[in-house]
Amino acid sequence: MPTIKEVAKLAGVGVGTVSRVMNGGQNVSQETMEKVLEVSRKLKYKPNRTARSLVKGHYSQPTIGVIFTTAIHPFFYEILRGIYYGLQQSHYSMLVFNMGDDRSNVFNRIPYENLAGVLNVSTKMTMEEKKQLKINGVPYVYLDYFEEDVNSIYLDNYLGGEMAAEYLLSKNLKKIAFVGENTSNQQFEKRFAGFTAKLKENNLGIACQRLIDVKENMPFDVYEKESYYLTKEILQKNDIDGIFYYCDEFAYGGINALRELESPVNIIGFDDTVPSKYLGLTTIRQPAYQLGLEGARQIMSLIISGDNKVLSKCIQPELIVRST
Amino acid sequence: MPTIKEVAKLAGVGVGTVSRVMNGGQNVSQETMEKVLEVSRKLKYKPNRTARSLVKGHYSQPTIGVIFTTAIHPFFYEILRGIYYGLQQSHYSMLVFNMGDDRSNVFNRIPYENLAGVLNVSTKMTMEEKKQLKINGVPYVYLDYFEEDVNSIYLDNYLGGEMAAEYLLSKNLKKIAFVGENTSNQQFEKRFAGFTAKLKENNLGIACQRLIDVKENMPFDVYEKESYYLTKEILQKNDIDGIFYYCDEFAYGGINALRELESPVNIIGFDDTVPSKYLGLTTIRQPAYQLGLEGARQIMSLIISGDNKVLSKCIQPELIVRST
DNA sequence: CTGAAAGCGCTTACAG
DNA sequence: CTGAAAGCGCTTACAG
Repeated sequence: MPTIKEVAKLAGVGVGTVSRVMNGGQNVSQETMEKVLEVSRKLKYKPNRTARSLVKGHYSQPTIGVIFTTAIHPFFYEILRGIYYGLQQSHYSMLVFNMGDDRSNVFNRIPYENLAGVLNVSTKMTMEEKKQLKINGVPYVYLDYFEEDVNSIYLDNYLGGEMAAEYLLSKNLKKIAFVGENTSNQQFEKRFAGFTAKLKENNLGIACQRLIDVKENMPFDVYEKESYYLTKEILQKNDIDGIFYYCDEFAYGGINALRELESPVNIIGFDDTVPSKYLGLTTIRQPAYQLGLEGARQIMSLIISGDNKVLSKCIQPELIVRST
Repeated sequence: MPTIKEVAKLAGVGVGTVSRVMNGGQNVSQETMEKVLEVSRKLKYKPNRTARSLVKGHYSQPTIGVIFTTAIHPFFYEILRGIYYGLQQSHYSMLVFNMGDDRSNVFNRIPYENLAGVLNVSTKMTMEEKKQLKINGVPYVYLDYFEEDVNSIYLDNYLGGEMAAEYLLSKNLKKIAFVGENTSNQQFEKRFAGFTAKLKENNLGIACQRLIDVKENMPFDVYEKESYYLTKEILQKNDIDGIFYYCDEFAYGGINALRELESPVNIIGFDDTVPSKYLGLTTIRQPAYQLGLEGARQIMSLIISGDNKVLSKCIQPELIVRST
């Protein structure tokens, strides 16, 4: 990166003159202006904004960094909406880190981004990452993930799993299938654990289990079709009377299969994503919007207080009974 | 804002020592450390990150600023998704400006935010705003808005309106109602103009027109109910055989009313928001995701080229015929 | 119209 | 372990 000095030297002028040119050219002769412009183009000179900010006393406004995982569930956009609204009252903007590159890259950038706080969604941070933030005095909170000693706003996934099982059980179903995804993460494990535990309480197990192969960076709706085929297969090869889908998108495919086969099987999803109400899907509602909202509030209060007090908040899922 | 100097003076040490303390406390005696920490707490001292960045040579990574209007249509999140994916390949993050405060505030911040480019969604910028960006060498593109001489990625709303009319006309309908919103903006006007023009071509006018009062900062789904009541009223008081809804959310309310009244009226929406396919709503599809994607690509190429070439792109709407 | 110089608020060898 | 000094890349009175 060329600096103002190099441009000045090459153009045969002082740095002050270059500066004037770069700032609109007031009090600079036409001739000088052109000379400087030419050199700066040749060198591809761009004024260093950090330096400019420093001298101008223009510090960037506080910004909240938001870190997502790469697998982009529609649910994330609900969270984002919540964060956006939560931040609306205040003067914070949000910087959404792009996890296209690997995560370590993102974390290395954080200290340089002038962040007032960080919202980490759906995953945990490593010790290293947390330390990095701590050193820089940047508070952080987890969204949709729980960890002891970290400010976490999270859903009670275990309870959610139990509730799904209870619903199916309340329908007096005995042969229950499960359609999940093949990634192992906290949310999945807890949800699954709650579900199986409740089944076991009633001396039942999972009659049939299928996992959908979820890849990173894929639009999420592609899995709907996969679930459709999977469900057809389950229905045709197994004697089943209920299905629990790990998330609503999977259930949508399931509904299609059910309708096509005119199957009376009862199903329940998880999340209550927007289309669910239109489809009449019974599901366990995860208030994603609220999660984002709470997260925004929490991080703002941490920033203001300068505190590190851990005030985690567990959000309760809710059974939404519709027609499935 | 206290500076390192003030802390040093009050603590009776050199600035270098304060700096060491603020950076983890290596090579500082326990005693000095505590003294400095106390003073810095008392003064609420926070190291100036801009200065730190300057000396460290750590400049914040290029970031794309995204500016939305305050009225938050679900459609915006689709655009956001597109932008996010578009930026994924690169190293750009996105800074979503929060329009909670007034717009001028946002624009005043832009120069200080170290932005590589700006994506302005659904509205135009003032001369002043454009000038501000130009002075700072920040390229910008409009998304979902067209203006001569500005890089615009936009939908052909006029054509969309025509297509909606054509569809209704193709069903041989003659008494067509329109449900819109009471805001006047480019998108609305063009869509409406295209619609009425096509109607007029067939010697028809709008038989009945209602506008929903859309307020800023309201979750958009509240209008679904409003449209439901509106539609019922239209159906009961007028002799109507077709309705064009300005956007799908309005049409959702319409579908409910239609079903309740067992009305055979044909309707068409606009946007093709996610739930529409599940509801079987016939609509004019607006590829919001693609809009965002193109926008991301365009701004990146402008940044790289350093060009100001105007390469606007008009995106075609698409008629999606479903069961309504 | 122009250049030399001071200064923005930090960090980091360097010498002690 | 500590302080004084140089320097990061700019901008802006100031004197000419």
